[in-house]
Amino acid sequence: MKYDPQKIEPKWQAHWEKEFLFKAVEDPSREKYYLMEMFPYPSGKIHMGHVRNYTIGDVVARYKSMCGKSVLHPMGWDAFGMPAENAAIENNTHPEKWTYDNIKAMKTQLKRMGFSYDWDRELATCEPEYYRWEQLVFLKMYEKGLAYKKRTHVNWCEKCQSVLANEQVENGCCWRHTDNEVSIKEMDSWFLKITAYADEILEYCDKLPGWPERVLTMQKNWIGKSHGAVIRFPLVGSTDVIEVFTTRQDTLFGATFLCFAPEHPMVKEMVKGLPEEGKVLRFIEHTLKTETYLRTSDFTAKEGVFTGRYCVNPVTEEEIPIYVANFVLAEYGTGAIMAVPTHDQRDFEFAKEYGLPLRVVITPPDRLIREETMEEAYTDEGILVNSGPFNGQENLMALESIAEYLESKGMGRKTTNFRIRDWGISRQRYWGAPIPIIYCDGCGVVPVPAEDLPVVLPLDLDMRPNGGSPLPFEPSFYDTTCPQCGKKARRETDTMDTFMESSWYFDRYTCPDYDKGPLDIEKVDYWMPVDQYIGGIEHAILHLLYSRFYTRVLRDFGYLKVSEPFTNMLTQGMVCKETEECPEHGYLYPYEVLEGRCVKCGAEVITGNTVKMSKSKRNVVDPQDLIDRFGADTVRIFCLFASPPEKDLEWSDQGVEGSFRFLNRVWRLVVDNVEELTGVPVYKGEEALTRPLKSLHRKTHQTIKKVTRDIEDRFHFNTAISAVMELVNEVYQYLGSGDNGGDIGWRVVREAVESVVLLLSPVVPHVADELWSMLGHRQCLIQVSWPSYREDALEIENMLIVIQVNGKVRSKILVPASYSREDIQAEALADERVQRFVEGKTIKKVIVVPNKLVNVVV
RNA sequence: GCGAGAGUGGCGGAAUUGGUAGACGCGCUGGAUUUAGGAUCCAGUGGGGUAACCUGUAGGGGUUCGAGUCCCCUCUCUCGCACCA
Repeated sequence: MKYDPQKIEPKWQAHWEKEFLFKAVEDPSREKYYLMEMFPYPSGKIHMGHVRNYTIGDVVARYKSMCGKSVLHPMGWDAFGMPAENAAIENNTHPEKWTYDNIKAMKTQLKRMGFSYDWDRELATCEPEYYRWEQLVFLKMYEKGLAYKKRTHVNWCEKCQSVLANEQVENGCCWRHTDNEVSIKEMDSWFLKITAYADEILEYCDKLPGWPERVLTMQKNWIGKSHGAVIRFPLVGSTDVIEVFTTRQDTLFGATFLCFAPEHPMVKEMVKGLPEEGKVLRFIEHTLKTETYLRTSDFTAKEGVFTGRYCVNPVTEEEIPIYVANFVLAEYGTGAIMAVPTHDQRDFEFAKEYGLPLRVVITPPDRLIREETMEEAYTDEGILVNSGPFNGQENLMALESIAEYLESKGMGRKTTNFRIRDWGISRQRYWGAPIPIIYCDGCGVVPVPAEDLPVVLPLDLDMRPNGGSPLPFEPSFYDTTCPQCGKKARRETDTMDTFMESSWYFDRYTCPDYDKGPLDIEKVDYWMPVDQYIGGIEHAILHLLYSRFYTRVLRDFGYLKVSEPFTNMLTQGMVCKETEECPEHGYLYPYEVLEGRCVKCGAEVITGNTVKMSKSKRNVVDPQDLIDRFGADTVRIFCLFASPPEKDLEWSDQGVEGSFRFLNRVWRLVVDNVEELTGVPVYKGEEALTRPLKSLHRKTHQTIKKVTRDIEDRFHFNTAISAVMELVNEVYQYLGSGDNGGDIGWRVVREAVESVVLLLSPVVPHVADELWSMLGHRQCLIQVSWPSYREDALEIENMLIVIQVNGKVRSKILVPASYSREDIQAEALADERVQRFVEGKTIKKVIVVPNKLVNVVV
């Protein structure tokens, strides 16, 4: 009988669908386990990035379920609508109308694409019931001051009718419409006060041992807590005071000018009517068009313009000029900085450019620096000079006392500052939960009363021709009456960021039918936190930070009890591939390229860098061909064998046949020996074994140990699979050796073969279940426990000792495992080859590493 | 630019705490088997050298009996940078 995946895969898929699929499983005989997606086997068309995602998540889920542990992996929460809306923006094609049928069709399509979707426990994030509770939580946040509205400056592309992130602006133009200059638009947006929880989230970073270190480091840097002071600079000719944040209050005596961010609200006010006004306004407009990271780059010229106004340095009482500068960011600190050109490189460059005065206030211990001869700022530690009462102190030691001094004189206060900004959740999109707010001319901002929730998306709308949100053009949606005064009012037409949905879906999954509030605290308390969360490394900051924030908000509202949503975290790398671009037709799919030329126009294709697969770059691979040829199991084992999951992978089909060959090898191992194997019971360690059998038995248990550790500790399926391959090779070697162990021999072989099937079952579920049933078992593998190894089976008789002379390997010897340190050393020095290298030299030292190695130093 | 990560044969990758570099697989070479094709099996495979041996983990320096692994510098690539989600 041949291994034919096309026959066995549908059979087992049907079986699982009937027995297990899409059911959360609770089994009192096991600790607790919970699988959001039981077997999302790759079938149908799948975007390549998701094969890896789903394969890994599914494999971990299967493994953990055999060990009795809970696991959750995200089920493509961003898949329910956003891709379609993005496609609409990019191509103006799909879909034409936002209708319920369309949305339903899209979901069906997604299911066909391999996004397993739990229809019985309807919980797509676009469902009205989900919106109801999300909107309720939002309103509660509004009530508590955790949600607020603020005016902001954003990059706006007319053609997309959408806001662009900084990185989406290329040379001042939109990334989708490279000919369209991006404009700066002022708009009102809703924000969530993630900063209120920044301290707690930061502190808990050190209490998450199950998270990858690099993710936590990135989050810590993102939050960016720093200690410093806010200093008040009175504005000359006014009662206004300018507040400045600094971490370097020790340099205050050297502050010789002050810079504002172009966005700072005080600037326009300050220059009104002055001769400088026109110049300042032009500079602001110009600067805002530059991408933020170019603005703050070390290589960008520091540009600025004098405002015509002065303020007073509170400690020196000098009047110092005020500038607007391109390198000052509105979002950080107070949006204004005190400039100390002698001790900050950016300030130094700026001062040189505009001829501003310098004053040294920190001097290095070993030399003198003078303003006239300085070529760069002095940013190291030193002794304070020109600093009034603080002269002679070490600058770092004086930080605290200067802050206290300022506080006592009313010139400022100590403070901590965070780099992280509040979370802007307003989106000018159709897809997303509407923000439940009504604007009334008389009453102002009025929240939608709880009993009127949910505010749902209207259906049967035409797509806007340019892709923007249709909601501001839909009177049936925005026309409403004020809940307070009853007069005509207008609904907020922005929707919420879909990161809102992804921030708590895992909580709602535990009680999707609950209708008395967002969450059934008993159920959430039983399941949460998630034992194992799996997601791409691209979510290391935003999604994972927002989830941690949202969980705390829900906790403080009494909806759940945990602070941290995910105990263990696996961030998988991305599947990458080089991009191909036609000068005429833009990015091309791989099948649109033939021999380096565009199939549409024949133009030579430009091969770009290897970047993560994405639909917008079209560097995606359709695994369907491979699945058709080799079956889903082969594609699964191949993907997992290619590299460890946290690493990025450059996609290549090369070697997929090797994986198919291996599965055939395992298949034949069972099929060719099925009678002998099923004729005997599994060896359980009762009888003494001959040498070759003992060695095979040992290998079996070594493999179980290794595979278990590789999966359990670090999800390194590639090494786990290679260990199983080694065991398979060893079984073949034993069978081919002609050693006739009789019944007992077959019993040991059966133990090895059954271990192979069990160890592979998370990776290749279809073929494993088929082989398992061939071996005479009734139970499906998902119900069988993970194998365990026995310590006594691992014992060895001999150990291999490597002998080095001066750190170079010169010989290897095999000694009994019972040998002591001294025995090993004596044996090593007596070795003939070692003798040769030692001859005529004096032995200085001999290092013996137990069970491993001897190094002779001569 | 800032933050994070990575760099090992022709290729994907392996190498607990510093202790045999290249496990496992692909590819390649030779052989066996087969009417042929496919499949399967056996042997070899970092580079140099007949060999002893030398050399080798992006490049340069350091610590150590011993460095792919630890420290410093340089280069290259990837991810994130807040409205792609």
